[in-house]
Amino acid sequence: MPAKMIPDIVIGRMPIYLRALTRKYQSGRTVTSSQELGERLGISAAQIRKDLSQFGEFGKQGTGYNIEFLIQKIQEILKVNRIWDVALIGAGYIGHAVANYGGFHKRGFQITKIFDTDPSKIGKEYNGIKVQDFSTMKTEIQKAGIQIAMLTVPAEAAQEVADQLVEAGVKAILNYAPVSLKVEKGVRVQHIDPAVHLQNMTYYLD
Amino acid sequence: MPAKMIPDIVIGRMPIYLRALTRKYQSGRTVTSSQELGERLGISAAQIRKDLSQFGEFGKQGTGYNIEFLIQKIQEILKVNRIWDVALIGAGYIGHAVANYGGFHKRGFQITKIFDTDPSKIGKEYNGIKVQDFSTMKTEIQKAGIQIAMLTVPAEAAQEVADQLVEAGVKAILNYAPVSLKVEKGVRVQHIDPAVHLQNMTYYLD
DNA sequence: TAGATTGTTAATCGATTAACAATC
DNA sequence: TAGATTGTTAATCGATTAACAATC
Repeated sequence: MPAKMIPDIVIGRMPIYLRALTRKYQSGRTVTSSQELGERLGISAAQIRKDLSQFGEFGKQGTGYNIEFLIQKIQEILKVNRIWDVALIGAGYIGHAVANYGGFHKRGFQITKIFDTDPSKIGKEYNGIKVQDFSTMKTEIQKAGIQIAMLTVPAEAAQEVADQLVEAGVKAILNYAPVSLKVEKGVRVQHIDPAVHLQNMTYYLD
Repeated sequence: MPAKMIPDIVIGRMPIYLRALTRKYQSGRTVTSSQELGERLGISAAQIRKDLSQFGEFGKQGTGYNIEFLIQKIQEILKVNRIWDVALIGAGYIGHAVANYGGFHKRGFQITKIFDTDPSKIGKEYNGIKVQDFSTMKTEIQKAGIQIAMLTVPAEAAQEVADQLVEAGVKAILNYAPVSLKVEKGVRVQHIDPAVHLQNMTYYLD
């Protein structure tokens, strides 16, 4: 148990800050302020300062935040100042797209294993990684000590695969299947479901 | 201005309820309760009842909610009791995967237009839809009166494309590019960024 | 120094939960 | 009827904002 419990909602904003700061850094800026960042993100300056102050004092009165330094600090906080191995389950269209996405590495992740049940896919290489037989998943993930998985299997299979992942020791699942997964405490799940996001916006349309 | 202002956070949970209810319905169930639904989703029964009561009285004391009826009501609330035309901008790996995803239609959406700048892609068909030249995007979207777009272009291009979409009359953007988009009031944006979701979970790993 | 911006406290605002009368 | 579950109110809890002393 950490000395100070930091709310999930604050943790959830940190990757957003990191992404914006990295972008600013790439554009050549060296310093920013809570106000500037807030305007960029549509978040109040007070909230950004409050969020950051949960983890330490990273700014300087009068001048603001050194971007490179703040990036480092947030990377440390989120533990992405390293590269996490990720297993990808499901080598369909979405799995293929995810496997070929080049942006993971510089944000702390690399896909090192891909699994599928389809014999026509097993043995093929996606972005240099061989698709392995799903039946070997559990032992392979255990052996490799992988803690993170991305799930791009059909909705019907998702819960069963998730159960196996948890048994294999996976502690974080990014689920692309359009179902709410149930997992034991101590395992984190995040959902990506484009239809859910779209339905969220249609309420406001006419 | 609606008579009663319903919080965004409540709207955000409605598609989740809808997804779970649809699944229950498909499995042959006809009735459910706030408690059962809550257990399934990891949400308190009280919150589900409170959320639903914002829109009307859909349940019966003693028995709970008729699933088919509640599905209909939520579809009406979210305005997905119709099919929305969606434009897809960017025909790379992700765009390709999204175009081929078969689950949109039964959830209220169909991709009717695809645009890209790459001459090697223009003219090709993705899931029966011809990829059109990006330079025609604005007029085509305007002509078709499309209000929803999915953005699967590189990060560098995303803001510029979003600006053009808004000029064309688009009111809802689902953005797959890893940047925070700035849009004028009255336009809704939702972000899908797998690295952000993953970074959110690594905080809790060790 | 004068101006700017942080980190933090207290006040406000909003969301969640607990409890229960109503009623199927 | 007896048991179950809703819709809603009031209480609690948590998150956001405003304000400002500290200080670069």
